[in-house]
Amino acid sequence: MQLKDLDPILHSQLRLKIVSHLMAAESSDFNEVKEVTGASSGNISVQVKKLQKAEYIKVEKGFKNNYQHTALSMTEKGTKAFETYVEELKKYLNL
Amino acid sequence: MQLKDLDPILHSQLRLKIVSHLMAAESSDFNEVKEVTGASSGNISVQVKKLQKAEYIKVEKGFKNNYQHTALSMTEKGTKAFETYVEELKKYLNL
DNA sequence: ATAATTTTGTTTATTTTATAAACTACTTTA
DNA sequence: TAAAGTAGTTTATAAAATAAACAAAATTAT
Repeated sequence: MQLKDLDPILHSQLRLKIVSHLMAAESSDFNEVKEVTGASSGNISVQVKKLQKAEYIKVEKGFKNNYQHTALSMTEKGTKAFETYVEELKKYLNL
Repeated sequence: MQLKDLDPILHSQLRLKIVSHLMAAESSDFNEVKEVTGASSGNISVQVKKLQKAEYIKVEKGFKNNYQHTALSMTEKGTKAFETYVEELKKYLNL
């Protein structure tokens, strides 16, 4: 039973936390992600950019209460990738 | 809902394949791992060593048909770590 | 008014990790 | 006995994660 490779975009500690949060929350922002992950801004910035480049999440920059504000949400592609990842992972975990 | 960090020993593409295989097979060897993972000997050697150092797997070196032979199996600690990993991961995946 | 602090990030440098290439040692086969 | 195969290990390279340093605007304190 040859196990397939897991999607490397998703199989990362921090990116999985981010995506897991966005899947549950439907939509969120940079700060909320910072809170729920406990990661540094720098690390989040880098990982968000990777998720965006892969077109797994949508990044909308704007303003909120005079401060810059970055809204984050899953794309269709990201949602599907996550679901595929979950299905593949189940085989690893015997679920 | 703050997600806990996943066990970094297990949250690795190749090591997870190895452990997943050993969990299912009860016991195995270097070659079988090479076949089911499709990874290079070098990579497997390194990752097996990490799993051994963490005391997640038992590595028994001996001989079989005149050739050196490395038997691999889960330890109690490794089995528990895997089960904990699965439980934690379920929270990420909403399972 | 302006200096210090806070918010919300990005860029860059460092550390860690994964991977494969090169090597070792022994066995079998031609 | 030379070439090829088995079963790995060691080491060098490539990729990834992380944090430190930086930036730019907003707010608060003096």
